[in-house]
Amino acid sequence: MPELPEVETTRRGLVARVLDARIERAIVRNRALRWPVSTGLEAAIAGARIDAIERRAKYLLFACERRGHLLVHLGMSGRLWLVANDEPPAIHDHVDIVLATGFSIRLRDPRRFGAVLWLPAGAPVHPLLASLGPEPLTAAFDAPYLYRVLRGRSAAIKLVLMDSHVVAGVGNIYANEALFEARINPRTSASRLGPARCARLVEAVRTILARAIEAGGSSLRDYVAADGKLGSFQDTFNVYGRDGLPCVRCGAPVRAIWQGNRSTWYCVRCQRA
DNA sequence: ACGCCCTCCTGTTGGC
DNA sequence: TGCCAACAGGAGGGCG
Repeated sequence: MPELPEVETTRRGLVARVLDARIERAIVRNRALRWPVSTGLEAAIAGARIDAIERRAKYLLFACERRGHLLVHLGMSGRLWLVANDEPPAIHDHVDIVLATGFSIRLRDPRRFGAVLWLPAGAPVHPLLASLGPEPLTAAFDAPYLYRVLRGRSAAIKLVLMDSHVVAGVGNIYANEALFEARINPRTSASRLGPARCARLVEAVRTILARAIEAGGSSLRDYVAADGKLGSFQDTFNVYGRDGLPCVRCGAPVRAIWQGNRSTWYCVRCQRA
């Protein structure tokens, strides 16, 4: 699924094309996503102007005038892009936001782990958003913060880094790549990272995410940007998916292990501890 | 509160 | 070629 860089790339592509556009109507072909798409969604957004498109963690938030926000999460297999209004839907094209510009924002999500929720203005902050950790590319995510949080966590650093309550938006690809960048073993207990390694990890997460956004994200299977273009960060993976290949830094083999039902890759020499 | 495991769903890939 | 198991970018929920 799209992680932070893919969602951010999607956001930027949409901002360039649909900001200030008027929503004519919504078409929901399948309401059975991660949570049911509310039956009131169509009426809630019909006729509204898209005033802003924001991102929090891996959530996209479309500001619909004073009415509220349309929240979209892409799950594991979601993509959100623009099609002409008369483009016929394919299987798994569950939602269209039909715009007055002649284009529609289309959501395709074969696995249906994604979400489309309506957040009315004035409602309390949605629980999904309320408990998120800081954005990794803001000043709130710094070494003292990370050190403070990790002290109380005995689980493996890779798993903690992927916990959105610790830091928002870091998924499997970028957790692997950031730990390589910071030369930290993914199995190391988070509580064993001192201030210096926390500082390195903060910088690594920022660097990797910024580079990935520059590259338009990573396209492995499903992901495309709002304009249909593929990302290219997958071409510069240092460890992700590189089981048995030589480390680009030292030549030692990259090893694959399992952590929490997810794949992890790391260099057996560069990331010894 | 935390750690660990399971779950939702479909498509693709690789081994036999 | 076909069948089947394993695996895939997420993350909430239940349990101990």
